[in-house]
Amino acid sequence: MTSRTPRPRERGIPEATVARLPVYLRALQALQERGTPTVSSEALAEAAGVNSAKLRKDLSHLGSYGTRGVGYEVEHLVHQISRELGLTQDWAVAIVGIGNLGRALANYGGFGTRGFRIEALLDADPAMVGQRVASLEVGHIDSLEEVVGSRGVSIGVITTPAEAAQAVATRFVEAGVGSILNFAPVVLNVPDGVDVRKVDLSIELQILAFHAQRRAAGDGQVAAAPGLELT
Amino acid sequence: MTSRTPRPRERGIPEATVARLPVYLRALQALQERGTPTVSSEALAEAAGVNSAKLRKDLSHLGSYGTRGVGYEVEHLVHQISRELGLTQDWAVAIVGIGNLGRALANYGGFGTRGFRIEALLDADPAMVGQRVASLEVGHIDSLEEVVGSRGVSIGVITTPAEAAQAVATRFVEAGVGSILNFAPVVLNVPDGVDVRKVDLSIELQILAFHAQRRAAGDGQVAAAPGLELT
DNA sequence: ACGGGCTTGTGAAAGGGTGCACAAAGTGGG
DNA sequence: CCCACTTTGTGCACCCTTTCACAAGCCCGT
Repeated sequence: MTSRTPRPRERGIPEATVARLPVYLRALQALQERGTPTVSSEALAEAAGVNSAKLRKDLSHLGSYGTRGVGYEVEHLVHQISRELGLTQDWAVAIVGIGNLGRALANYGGFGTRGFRIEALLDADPAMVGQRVASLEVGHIDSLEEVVGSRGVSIGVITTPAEAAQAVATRFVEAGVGSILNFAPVVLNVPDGVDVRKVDLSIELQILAFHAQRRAAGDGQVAAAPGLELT
Repeated sequence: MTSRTPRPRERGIPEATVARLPVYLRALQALQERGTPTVSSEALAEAAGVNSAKLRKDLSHLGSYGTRGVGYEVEHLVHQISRELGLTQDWAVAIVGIGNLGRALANYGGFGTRGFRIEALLDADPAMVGQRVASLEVGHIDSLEEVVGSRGVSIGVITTPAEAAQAVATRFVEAGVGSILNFAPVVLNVPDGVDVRKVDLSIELQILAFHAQRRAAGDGQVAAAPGLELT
């Protein structure tokens, strides 16, 4: 590394840090509601379930918002993290696929306090179209492009069956949506620059199963764990 | 570091690899249904959305199941990964918190093909108890310990409101559940040895918002992206 | 039987993330 | 005003993960 690097990168926040900021934010908001004025890295780290050094390093990427000997001012930090995460503006969200999960998401009120506005619910099933879910009328998927354009949707949520997901993603992208949250169990193919995050229930369960098996195998005394058989 | 470490660990599969195995498994199962007999690392990597070298290294942790010059036998690999993930046995799952999300999960039939059996649905609301959801009768949360014990539940899913989650987690652990999948937006406190995975919708959205903001800021020409305002 | 052509398995290098430990910097009491 | 105490911000060493690049190994046509 050259010894001269005045600024590492314009606002280069590591991915791992970004992934933790929402956790810190939530903990801070809880403190805020309780009226706590300041918090130490130690206390906040505890609440967020991380190491305090890691927390300090994470926050240092946003700037020096702490006071040595005192800690961090809760209110100020909430504001800074919110700004950094882009929560000072509202993001319009469209959900495609109004099955059980889509409905659950639509009804999940406080999308992390605020910052997100569900603007549209779309489905391919004509029987679904026209129904009211979470005080929104379900539209037909054919109107996707129109809805994205007219309501300024910038985040798309996909809760369709696996088979439909790729097509929906492609349409989202073509319509100008740059951020996609995918609940369908498929790997989406999108052009560079489009941000896709995946939430996959069965993958999580399978990872749990792996560790559970590992535990059961290593354990002589199978505590309260059940029905384990050799293969 | 001492220079002597004969065996890294008995069957030490890296976490990052474990997290990808379910993705490979799904891709392989799709190939299997299409009747494909063998697949190259290149093709499988493409389907799984990863680099082929990474895929080969991942698979090499399970053993040498490929044939040079040919690829991997699909059927065989499906079996090996399933066994490694512990999917050759059935895991009993209990879901606590039968709101919108809990219902959605209960109705989400094929939990990654199979390997998981939803054995119980529990809720604290007396109005909920007794209802049938996904052909199971909702039980009262007071019966948690009894249900876990008698039905051999080893994986607990928490879809309660945030306030209730910690208490449920503690009861799960005390009842002998070693694996918890938490959908409630709180950091769970559990003893060592208990495995908790978190799925948090609003965190995912916030991460997307961060990148979306970043994109919008860096972009001179805001392609089809909408309503962006300076702060 | 042998050589050309693929594809795996893996050393080695590079990159990113984590956590320790401590200097720097602030507070408050005497 | 100074000193003891607290807490932040960060240099550094370690570890995990990713990626490249290539030798080793296997198949098939001749």
